[in-house]
Amino acid sequence: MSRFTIANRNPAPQRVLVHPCDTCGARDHSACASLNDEEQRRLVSIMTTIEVGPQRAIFNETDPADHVFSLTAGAVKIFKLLSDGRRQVTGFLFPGDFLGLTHNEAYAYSAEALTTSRLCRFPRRRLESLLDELPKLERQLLGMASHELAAAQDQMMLLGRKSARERVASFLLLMSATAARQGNTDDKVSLPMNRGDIADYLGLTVETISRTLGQLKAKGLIQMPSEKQILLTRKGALEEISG
Amino acid sequence: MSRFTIANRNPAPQRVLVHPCDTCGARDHSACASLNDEEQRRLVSIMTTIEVGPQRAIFNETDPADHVFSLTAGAVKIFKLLSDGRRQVTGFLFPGDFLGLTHNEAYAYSAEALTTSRLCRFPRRRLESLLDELPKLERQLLGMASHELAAAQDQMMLLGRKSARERVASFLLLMSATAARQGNTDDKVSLPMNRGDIADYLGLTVETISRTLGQLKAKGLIQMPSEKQILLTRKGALEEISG
DNA sequence: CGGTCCTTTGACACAGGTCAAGTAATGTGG
DNA sequence: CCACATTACTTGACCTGTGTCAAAGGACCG
Repeated sequence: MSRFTIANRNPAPQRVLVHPCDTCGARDHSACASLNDEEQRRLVSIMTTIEVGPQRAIFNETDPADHVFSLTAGAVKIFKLLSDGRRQVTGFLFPGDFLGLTHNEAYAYSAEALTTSRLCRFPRRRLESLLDELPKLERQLLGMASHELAAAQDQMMLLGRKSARERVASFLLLMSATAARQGNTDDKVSLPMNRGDIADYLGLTVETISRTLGQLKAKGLIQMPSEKQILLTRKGALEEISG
Repeated sequence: MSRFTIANRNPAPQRVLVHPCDTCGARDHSACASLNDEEQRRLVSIMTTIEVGPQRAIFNETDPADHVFSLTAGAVKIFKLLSDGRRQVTGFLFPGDFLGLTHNEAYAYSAEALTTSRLCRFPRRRLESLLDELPKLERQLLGMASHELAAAQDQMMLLGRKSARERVASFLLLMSATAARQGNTDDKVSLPMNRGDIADYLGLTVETISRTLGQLKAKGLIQMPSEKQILLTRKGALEEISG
C-alpha cells in the first residue's frame, strides 16, 4: 500500500563508485561536504536510498528512532501532534537537510513528504560507530544542529511575538531565502506545502493565511500566478513588515 | 559599573588540580561528564571562571561570539529582541547547561543572569581546537544540541498551538522537571524569573500570566507561598491541562 | 517610612479564531 | 475528454481569548 519504497539496499561495494554527493545531495551544510573520497565511500557504504511519494509518512513521532535521513530531492514537513489533533509544523526541509537525528529512543517529530522525495537512510547504530572514526563528520553534524537551533529560536520569536501579517511576511522571505540556497535565484517562490501546512507552521488558521496573503496581494507586495507560486514583487516592503 | 567580574583568569597550571567537575559543575549532560582526568585537565586549562550578578548581561545577541559558557551555579535567561522592543525568552538555563554555542560570528541570542551565577568561560577558538583532539567532548556537545533541539520543538508546539492556561500548566511542569533534574525532589517549584520573563517565554502578557496563575490557585491545583514559589498540589490535573 | 518596582485586578478593545457558504483546483471513472 | 466528486482555497459574519489601558495593592530597599 505504501509508496515508501527501497530503491537500493546496501549497494554492492564492488560497484563503480559514483561520487557520494551525486547520490546523497550534499551541499555546504550537508554531511559529506568535508569528507575526502575514502571517508565518503565509507559513509555511502552504510546508506540506502529511498523514494517517498507525496503525503507519505517517512517516520512517525512514536517510531523507534533507528535511522537518520538526509533529504536529497523533494520537500518534507516535520511536525508534532497534540492528543486532540492540534498540529505544529516545526519545519519544512529541502535537499541537503538532515532529519531524524535524536538521542532518544523515539523520534522527536513526525516527517512526511510534501512532494515525491528521495532520501538517504543511515542506520543509526552504524552511523554512530562511523562517527567515532570520522570526527569531521561529527563536526559537520554539530554545525548543522547549531544552525537548526538558531532557526528554531527565530521561529519561537515568530510564534511568540509576531502578528499574523508579520508571520506571513517572514515566512515568504524565509521560503525565498531557502529557494536561493537551493540555487533558485529569481523572486518567484514556489510553495510545495498547502495552506493548512503553512497555518500549522505559523501558528495560525488557514483562513488567516488566506486573508493575509490576500491583503499582501491587494497592496501589491506579492503576486500569485497560482496558489502555490508567489512572486515577491516588493521584497523590501516585506522585510519591513516582517518585524 | 558592571558586576560582571572575572574570578580567575587562566588558573596557574601548577596549582593543585581540583576535580574539574567540582569547578565546572558537570552533570549527566554537561561537557566533561564523559572525559577522563587528563582530558578534563586539558578542558579546565583553557577555561576561566566568572561570576555574574542578578540582571547582568552575560553576552549580547550582537556581540562577537568569542566564548562559550557553561553554567555552574545560578540561573540564566536567554532571549531575542525585535527592533521595537518585543522580546522572546527562548530559554531558562540552570547549572549544567551550555550557552553561547554557535557557528556564526555573533551569538544567536542575548543571555542575562536571573540570580547571581557562576559560569565557566571557554575561548571559542581554543575550545574548537580542543574538540579536534577530544571527539568524546564533541559527541557530548552534539548530544546536548539535539536535546535542546527537541526542547525547542516542544516550545514551538506550545507557542503555536496551546492556550494560555495550557502554556502556564506546561511551564510549571517543566520547571518542576528541571528542579528534579537539579536534585530538588519535592513539588515546591521556585521561580527565579519574574512575571515579565515568564510572559516573554510563553508568548503572553504579564496580566495573562497573573490571571492564569490566579485561576489555577483558585481551583486548588497550585499554592503560592510567595510570588516566586509555587507548590504543585495537583500535578496530575496540571498534566491533563497542559495539553 | 517614602519611593520604586512588581504583581494583581478590573473594564474594555481587537486580532485572529470559528462557523458557514461559495468558488476554484484536482482527481476519477466512464 | 468530459461529468462529477472531492478536496483545497477564499470570503464573509460573528465571537472570544487574550491584549491593552488604568489603577490599586504589596514587596523590597535605601
